[in-house]
Amino acid sequence: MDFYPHDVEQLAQHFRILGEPARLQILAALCDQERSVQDICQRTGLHQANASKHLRMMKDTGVVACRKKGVWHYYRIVAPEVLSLCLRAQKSLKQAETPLVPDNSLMEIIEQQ
Amino acid sequence: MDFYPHDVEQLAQHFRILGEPARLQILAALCDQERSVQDICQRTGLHQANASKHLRMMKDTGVVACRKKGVWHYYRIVAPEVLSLCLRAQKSLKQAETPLVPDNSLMEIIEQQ
DNA sequence: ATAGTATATAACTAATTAGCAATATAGTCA
DNA sequence: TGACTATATTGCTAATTAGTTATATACTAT
Repeated sequence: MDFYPHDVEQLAQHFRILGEPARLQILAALCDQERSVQDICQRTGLHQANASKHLRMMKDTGVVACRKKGVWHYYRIVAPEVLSLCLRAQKSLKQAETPLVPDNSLMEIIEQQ
Repeated sequence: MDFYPHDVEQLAQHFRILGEPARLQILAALCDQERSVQDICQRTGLHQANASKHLRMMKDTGVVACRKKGVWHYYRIVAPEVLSLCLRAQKSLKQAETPLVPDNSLMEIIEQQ
């Protein structure tokens, strides 16, 4: 495994988006449909200004996009990979809770890709 | 998609580890074998103290582990999921560069899992 | 025009942390 | 022991950012 400098920056930026509970909850709220900021706030418990800031960040990195209908701004996920990553990571963490992954299976993982 | 509070914290913590170029480079250096801190520093260009701090963080969240042999500390990846996540994310980002993912394929992604 | 609502932005504080230099710790070897 | 090396830790600065409050912007309805 090896990274080009630009790739590693971009990769890190996307993971950084996922590295915050509030944003994971926003993604969970958007996983099956677009939603207004109000709706997102109610579902996540985030304050409006805070949610707005997270959404701005997620929009800037290309994870969500926004459709405006009158006063309402409907956000949706436009990088569905992130959902896939979340589900994968969640599954791995759950599995790792009890048995613990053997140390020697790295190359298998690499070669599977 | 929905998260339990504990899950979302743990998920975010793991993604946070991946949200930093220096740590991605460390993972790349460790992807196929354990390596000493010296070795890691040479391959990544990180200063020793800085690498040591990143490794500490990665060890604390259970992504790497350390074997001590005399003066040398050999670090290895013990959560191979993270490699899988990196490769997946990298592939998705590369694919997204040109064609751009359609907005309506979210449920497919969810249901595939 | 005015009031009310949805969202975005600004200003601020507190917390985190990346990077660096200096120092401490620990093992090796002469 | 003392010199040397590998790693960890500490103390510092600068940058980022999460959360909050207050305010601005934009649309709607009366």
